[in-house]
Amino acid sequence: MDKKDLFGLCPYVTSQKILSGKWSIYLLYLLKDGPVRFNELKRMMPEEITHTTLSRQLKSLEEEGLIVRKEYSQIPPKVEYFLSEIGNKFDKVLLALGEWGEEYIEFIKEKA
Amino acid sequence: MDKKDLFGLCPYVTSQKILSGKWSIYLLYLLKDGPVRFNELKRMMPEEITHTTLSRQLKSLEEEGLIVRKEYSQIPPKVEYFLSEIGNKFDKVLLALGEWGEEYIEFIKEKA
DNA sequence: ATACCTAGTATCAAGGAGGATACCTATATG
DNA sequence: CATATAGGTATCCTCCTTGATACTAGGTAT
Repeated sequence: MDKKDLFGLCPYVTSQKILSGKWSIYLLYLLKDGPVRFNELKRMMPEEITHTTLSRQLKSLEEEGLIVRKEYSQIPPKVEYFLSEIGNKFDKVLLALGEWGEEYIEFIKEKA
Repeated sequence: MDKKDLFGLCPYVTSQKILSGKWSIYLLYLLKDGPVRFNELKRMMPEEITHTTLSRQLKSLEEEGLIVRKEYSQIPPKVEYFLSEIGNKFDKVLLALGEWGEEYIEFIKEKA
């Protein structure tokens, strides 16, 4: 293994990089049940996210191949985002992550 | 759900924050088989990581409760890191992440 | 005429994470 | 005396991400 850069070689390092965006996991979770429109997505997220940031996050997930952007030629515009094939396969990670996250939340509650 | 900050409420947002460190996933992977010493860990990682950064990453994972730091009173020092109980439960995520990562690596190879 | 709608982009400022370097501990060895 | 050892911390600098704001398009509703 090349120790310089393990991206594209080590599955963990590769995954890490994909998930590095502040909202990537949450976005993949929100998209798992089918196409969602841009503003719809924005309304499902915490208020702190701006549409600039959401736009950028979606763009990079698209460039990485996890999601697909479908634009309808309408006025006002309509754009839908949904998971690609490889994005869909992420569901098992989401499931494990969801379960672990619940346990972790319990853990920090007990500790407090 | 409080839309201001979902940390500690939504398992996905919570997990995202825990995994935000550049090396967190890889570190959890390296630690999954038992205690590892600091320099041992460093040698297993890509050369770009400095001991300063490794130290910080380990410290935050420790503060978040995922790993345990055990210090032996010796000269020269000996410090071992290993997964805590909740850190151990992360193994299912690692498994799913590892499999997905492999598939993703295949995916980008085909695309190129 | 004006305002609103969606889904953006362009630009700038702020913050934080990471990396580089220097320094620390106390002992053993050459 | 100098150096290596193991595992750190303190400080500074830089880059990247995020957030804030302003702007765009063309059609519809007031």
